[in-house]
Amino acid sequence: MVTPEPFDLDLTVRSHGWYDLAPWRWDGERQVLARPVRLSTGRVVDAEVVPAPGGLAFRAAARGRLSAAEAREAEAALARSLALDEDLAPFRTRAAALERERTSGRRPELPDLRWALGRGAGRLLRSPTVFEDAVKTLCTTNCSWALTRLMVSRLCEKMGESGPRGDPGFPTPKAMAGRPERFYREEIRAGYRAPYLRALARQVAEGELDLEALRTTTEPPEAISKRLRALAGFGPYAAEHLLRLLGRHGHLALDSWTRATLARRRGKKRVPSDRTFLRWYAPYGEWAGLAMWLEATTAWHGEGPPEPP
DNA sequence: GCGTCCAGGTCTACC
DNA sequence: GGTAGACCTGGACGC
Repeated sequence: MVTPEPFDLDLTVRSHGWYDLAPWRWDGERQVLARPVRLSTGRVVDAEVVPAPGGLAFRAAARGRLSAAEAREAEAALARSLALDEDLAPFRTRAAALERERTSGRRPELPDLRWALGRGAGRLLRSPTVFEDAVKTLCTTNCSWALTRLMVSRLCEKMGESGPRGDPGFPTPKAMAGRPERFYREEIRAGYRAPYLRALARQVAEGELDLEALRTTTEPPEAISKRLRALAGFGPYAAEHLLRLLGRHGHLALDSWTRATLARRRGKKRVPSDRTFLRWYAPYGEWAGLAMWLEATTAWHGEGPPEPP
């Protein structure tokens, strides 16, 4: 698998929390990213990538013989998940220019992204399907990360089909649409999110909603955001977070964690207003959300000064 | 062991 | 358009 230059698997995998959610598996020591992937034929394969000379090595295992076309489909799913197709050159050009303004002292409010430019950060781990990203986004709202993990694990365990390893994959829209709201409350323990999850699955399963088309649409981000906000349970944060995973970085997708983390990083005693956050990253234009996210996650990658408690 | 708070928000009613 | 209050769960915390 050919990767863009520069590319760092660990940096992309740990770009946000998805690698920590089922059905992803990440072995940080061996640098192996793996998961079950459902193919268009309905077969579920176990696919994985590891760093290799010139890029990444891809491996897939299935019950029975895997055709070349099936292997290509699984490989494409992981390439898509690693955002290998995303062109970050415009972001890097702008970030380099702004970095010069920051270091010259003209714009001290800009984030220090030297590490990100040096290591090629900016690719965010996605799911093989936009549906999976949307469901997981709903599961991150108004709860702790521990609860998000629990809800997503239960979705996979109770409705996902397994690959040859036996680990359940992510459920299909059809599988999720077939369950009543009560199931999401009582079995998934999703609380008030239950009707949102079921409605989303039903709309996608019945063809009313084509989330996958959002990857390639030429619509402006505002139009996509408006469509996402029309979905039950998708407020400003959820819509902007999904836009981020679609490679649209003009919005900040501020949540309680990013607000608190950025305030701490910048030594603010109080969390600034959203207007202030918008001002800090406005020079990045259509890349404002990515610049913000990279600043917020600087410490995850062992960069920058140690964060105050 | 128990009660309270709140976390990677959203929706509705009301002004 | 702005805001208060309700909404599920489960982990952390204080007592």
